[in-house]
Amino acid sequence: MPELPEVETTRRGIEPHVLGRRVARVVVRDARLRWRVPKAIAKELPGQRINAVNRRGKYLLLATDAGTAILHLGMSGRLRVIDAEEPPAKHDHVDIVLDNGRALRLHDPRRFGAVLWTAAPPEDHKLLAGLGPEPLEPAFSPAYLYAATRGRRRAIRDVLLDARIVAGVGNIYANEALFRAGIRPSRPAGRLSRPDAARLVRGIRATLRHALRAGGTTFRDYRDSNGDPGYFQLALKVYGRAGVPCRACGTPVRLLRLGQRSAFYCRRCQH
DNA sequence: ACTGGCTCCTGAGGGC
DNA sequence: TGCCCTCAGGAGCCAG
Repeated sequence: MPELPEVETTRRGIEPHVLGRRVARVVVRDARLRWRVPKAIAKELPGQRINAVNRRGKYLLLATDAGTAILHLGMSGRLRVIDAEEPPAKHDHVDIVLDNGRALRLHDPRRFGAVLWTAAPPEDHKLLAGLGPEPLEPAFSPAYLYAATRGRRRAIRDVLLDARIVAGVGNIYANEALFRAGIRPSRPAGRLSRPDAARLVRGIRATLRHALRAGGTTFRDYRDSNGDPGYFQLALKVYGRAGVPCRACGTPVRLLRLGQRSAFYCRRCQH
């Protein structure tokens, strides 16, 4: 579900509710996420004030004086701010209960998400230390992408999914950005020209910004509990549209298997 | 150093 | 109605 726009939308949604609040307690109903939820979080987080709600790639970071809670939504995770007394539903695995009777509740059917704790600076954490630049920040430049793709034979779509190259781009937006840039997903990354790299950086930025404005592709407002869908799905150009006429030229969109994951492209608009 | 493949898990949807 | 198959927005990990 969540790529950068959805995680950032989540961050913005929860921030006003949790910033400056103290954690009353942490309830772990099922610790079996991607990694076992550490006991330390239920021990260290209560009593702490949440000083900041940050995002790095697809990771959400709740910063306190004692350490940082690292949250990841995996494929199916959602975070909502709810009344702490609300009875948990199936797959509501973790609550971070606040001092005002509300709670941050993690719902994650597939349990590919994560809730971790680190007392050290989060940027030093193993999962975050190797991340590439944020795609919406200046470090993710055409020159950077051009250099990062030299000598690589992997498909450019797969390179965009590699968080060490750029953090936060997932399969939907990789495909959408490649459409914008007019580049086929299967093109070996090393075959991008400098102008290609520049168009792709612009395509990624524009796609992510557009999706952010729409509140993500599948959901957007964490104060509402009705699972309100994001509106970007209405604007998808190729993702999930196999066989449907390309919005630009009418040629049916093609579906390609790259590795284990689907790629979508227009054979007329992308080369 | 790169690359491709596997893996974790549940649920939805299609074909029969 | 049920069963079986495939697929899903992630990404760490490992062998080659």
